[in-house]
Amino acid sequence: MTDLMTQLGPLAVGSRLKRMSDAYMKAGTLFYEKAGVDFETRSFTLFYLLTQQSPLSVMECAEKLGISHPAVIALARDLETKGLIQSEKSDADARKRWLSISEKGRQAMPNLQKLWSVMEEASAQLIQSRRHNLLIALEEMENGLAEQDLFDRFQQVYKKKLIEEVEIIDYAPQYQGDFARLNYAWIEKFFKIEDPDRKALDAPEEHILDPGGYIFLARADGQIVGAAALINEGDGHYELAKMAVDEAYQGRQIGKKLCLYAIEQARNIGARELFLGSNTKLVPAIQLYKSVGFYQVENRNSPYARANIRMAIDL
Amino acid sequence: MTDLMTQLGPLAVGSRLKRMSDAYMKAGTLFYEKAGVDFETRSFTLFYLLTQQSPLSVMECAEKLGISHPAVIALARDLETKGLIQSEKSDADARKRWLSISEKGRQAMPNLQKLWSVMEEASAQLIQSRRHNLLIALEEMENGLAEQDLFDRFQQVYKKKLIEEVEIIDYAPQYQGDFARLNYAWIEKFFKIEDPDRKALDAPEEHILDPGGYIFLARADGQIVGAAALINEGDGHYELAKMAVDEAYQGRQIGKKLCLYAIEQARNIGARELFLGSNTKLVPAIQLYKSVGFYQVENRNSPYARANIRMAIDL
DNA sequence: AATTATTACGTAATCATTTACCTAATTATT
DNA sequence: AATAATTAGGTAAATGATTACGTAATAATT
Repeated sequence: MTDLMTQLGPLAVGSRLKRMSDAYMKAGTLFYEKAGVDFETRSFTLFYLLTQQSPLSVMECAEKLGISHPAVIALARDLETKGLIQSEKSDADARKRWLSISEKGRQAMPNLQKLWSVMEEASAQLIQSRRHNLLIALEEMENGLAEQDLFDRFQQVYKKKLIEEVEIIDYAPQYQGDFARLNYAWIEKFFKIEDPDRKALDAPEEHILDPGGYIFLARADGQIVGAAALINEGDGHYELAKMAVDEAYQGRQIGKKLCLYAIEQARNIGARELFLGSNTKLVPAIQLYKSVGFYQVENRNSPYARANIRMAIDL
Repeated sequence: MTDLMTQLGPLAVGSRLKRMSDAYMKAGTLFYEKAGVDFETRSFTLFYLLTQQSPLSVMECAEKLGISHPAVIALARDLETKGLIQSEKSDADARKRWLSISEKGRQAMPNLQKLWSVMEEASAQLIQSRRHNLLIALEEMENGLAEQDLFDRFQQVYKKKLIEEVEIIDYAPQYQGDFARLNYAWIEKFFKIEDPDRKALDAPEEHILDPGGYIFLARADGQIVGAAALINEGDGHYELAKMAVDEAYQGRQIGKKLCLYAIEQARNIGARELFLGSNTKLVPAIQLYKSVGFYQVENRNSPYARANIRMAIDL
């Protein structure tokens, strides 16, 4: 049992915390019982709060204790039947009920205080005799979680993992279908398929690779989810084209990865110029190109009707 | 809220642990949900256990996870309706049911594992970036509690506190009733009141103090719960007598405290000899006298019929 | 072989909370 | 002044676990 929990480490912290908490609650209850005091551990925080500050409304107690207001109502009911606290309707606000320590509660305090000081001492002894102090660790964790809650942290790491997981691979014939699918998708979404598109996508080997170009693909979860091509325009001029990312995988910086990979490849093959043609409608794409170092240059005539902006990058 | 909890320190550890545990559980559930996985945080440990070891019986799971077997049944039911695990009656033992990972569960594992590794990493990051490591603190606490559970620790400290709390005070006239009451009680319980008893108890000033003796009382919880007297036998000889402890307060080392106090007093006043008369029937009393340094000497004639043993101590 | 004790596990009852919802009172807005 | 929004706090239902108990199977003992 402990083996498993220890082995699970940070994954099972929740369960271990709960078990430790249960142990505390149970020991407290047992101790009150043994000492002949009719008092429940779970009522402790509310009762203690009211000894420090009376009166308080139900909602105020709930907020200060970090529990729901029905929980306060239940605890208050319990403490009230035991006579340790009392409650009365507020004069100023008929919705409100003021909870406060009763006379009997005040009389019970010295006795309870004695028990509390015992539990406090025993607990402190246990905690402080360790190298890592649970109390301080708890407080540090609470602070950490106040900065960013656990769910956010999960998501952040998740996103990072997803991004890291994407792999850029070189073209191979079996990927022609993916290459075509991904590009047809975005072109059809925003524009119209043009003749040069069809040629490049349906027969990439003939129209891109054989003339000295390159195609790269992004793989995630075992699927091809992104693509880009370097098209040889001769004389050391290359065009970055056919950039596409599966819609379901957008936001994972796949486009950026493809871009950077293509730029590096262009450098490796000693390209003199790398440019691209795009459309100002594609704001996020333009943004991406800028982020990796492309800048706008004068637009020249392009084989694509949709191209209204030309960008280049220094190699 | 945090203020109060922090202020309460070791007293509110239970509640704080619970809150932290809830935060973990909630974040986990949310994360699974967001990732589109139909899996509950609370089922995690059981599912994980079964991925490590299959098949296991219900009881084995309960024991390994440190939860009740009905809890395992509920979790297993949940996991089974989701198809992640399966169960079958044991052939060898018709009472037993074997739980094991199903094919679907095995297929779901890579996906789950991915999520787990994210949670693990995020959690580990949070924990390890603190000076006091919650995980290690938890483990140290678990070890500490395995040695001695919390309730025992409470009781131990409580007992120590109770013992410390007892106060030895000098006689004053208003305590005559207590002095008499405590002594009449034990004498009547084990023997018969004799004449010298009545004299000493009913008129201690005349029969003990005025002749140069002393009376000490033990006070706890604002009540007189024990008594002892030094009786001046003349010539530097003193008798330790009229030792009595309220039955309800026995076990708090009150007798020992009274004895030690009386011995010290005897030394202070330069007594030459300190002795006492008792009865071998009073085993715990004899034990006590021995523990503080009394040893048996030859029994001499005593004014008390019940005295069948005489003890003395070196001053 | 018969009886007793133990084990495995299922169900029911219980407990402590939380969420969801409701009502009534108060405050803000038009 | 009328209407809408917010707040206080109550109840009911749901959740998730535990304890208590029942039943049947198995093991141990006489």
